[in-house]
Amino acid sequence: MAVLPSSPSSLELTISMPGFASSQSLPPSVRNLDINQVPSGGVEEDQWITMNMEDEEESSNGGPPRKKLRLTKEQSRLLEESFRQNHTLNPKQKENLAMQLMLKPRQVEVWFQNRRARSKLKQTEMECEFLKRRFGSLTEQNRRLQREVEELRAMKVGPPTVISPNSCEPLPASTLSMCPRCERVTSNAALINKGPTKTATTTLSTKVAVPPL
DNA sequence: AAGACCAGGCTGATTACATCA
DNA sequence: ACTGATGTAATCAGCCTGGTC
Repeated sequence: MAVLPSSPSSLELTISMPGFASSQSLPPSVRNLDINQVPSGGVEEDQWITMNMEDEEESSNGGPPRKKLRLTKEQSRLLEESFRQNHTLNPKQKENLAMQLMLKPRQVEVWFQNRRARSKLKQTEMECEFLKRRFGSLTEQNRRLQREVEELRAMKVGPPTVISPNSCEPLPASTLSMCPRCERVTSNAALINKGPTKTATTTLSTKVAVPPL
């Protein structure tokens, strides 16, 4: 028996990526993706391409090829509603739902299995897309910051752009680097002397904003 | 305009294997 | 250790739809 999720009405997916502590860095639009949403596409008219018990028996005995079952709109609606309430069914629920839908319990079970699998797939695809875009924007930001660092290093002569908070002396641009956590320029000397937790930071004149996704 | 053909997507079903009581 | 129930993952296969010729 698999362990049921603590919140059966929602699936939580955690993605581990270098530079990302958790999927918490995902925006709500992706984190709270409504995986209960009915996947697009499908059949417009209610229809059964019938496959009754007899057909099933025949097909397994080398009879005519079986037709594929299509759920009616009403059956799909009920199944979706049930899925929204619970992503898994206990045997009693399965039995009741099957009876209500005039389906076999096995068919209800299969529907839920597929629904879970395809919801998860959809969610994974969306998160993958988000992470790709996020990676792209971070790469671009990194490029800009690298350029800025190069420019600062080139400005060895001239008015100081960064003042040491300790001595009020200008810091050579060549000693500067980016603090990856707070996105601020830090003095390498300060980093070495005090460590990352007590770093004296100085905000760059141009703060690079991460474009919204 | 109508019909044949094809590719791709959707979806019900099956199979293999894992996990747990 | 074995078993049965139930889960996931991968895959198959029928059907639908939209595009092209």
